[in-house]
Amino acid sequence: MSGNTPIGIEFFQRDPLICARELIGCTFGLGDTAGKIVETEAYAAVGDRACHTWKRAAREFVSSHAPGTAYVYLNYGMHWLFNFLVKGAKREGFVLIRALEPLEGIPLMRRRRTRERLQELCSGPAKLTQALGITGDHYGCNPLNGKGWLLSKPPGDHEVVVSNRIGITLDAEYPWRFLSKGCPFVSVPA
DNA sequence: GGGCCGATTAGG
DNA sequence: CTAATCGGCCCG
Repeated sequence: MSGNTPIGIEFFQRDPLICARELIGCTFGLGDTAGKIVETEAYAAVGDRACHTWKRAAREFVSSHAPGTAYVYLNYGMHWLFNFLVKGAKREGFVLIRALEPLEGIPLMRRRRTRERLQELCSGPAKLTQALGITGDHYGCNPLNGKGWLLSKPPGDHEVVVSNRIGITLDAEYPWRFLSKGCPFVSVPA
């Protein structure tokens, strides 16, 4: 596709909230599957009790990896969740990818998800990792130059809606969730 | 070592 | 509303 702006490391050397907002509308994929990012959340390494940096491993991840690196972790013992590492500006942290609009490899997504309806393929942080085939094997990978990964910014702008983050108890009042306005593929409507 | 909890999801 | 399911942290 032409007209797409390639995303480089500089993209992730900004504030996590800026990155989270700017990722809305970007194309994200692995292997033969891809989708448009329609929902994200920002997490701050410092001053955000919902961020994983209360763990030693997460703090070491932040300090030892490059901006844009994939931080993938197992949640509730069974679901993989995908984040981009954001660092280089005053505030560091992660952007959680929470939902995609399916674009490529939809038959494969349906098989992996054992669901038919488009809205059930990638409308949640653990659903989309299952649909794309993302697992703990991708912990520490870099989608900016890693084999099989796709991340680019198509031309045009999106109306973005802001709301509180989902599924957390600490610092739940931070308005750090970003959604594509009116999109039917998000996890929870704004 | 034991207990508890989580950035979730699917099914009753 | 709840089970599923497991790694990390805290306590002792």
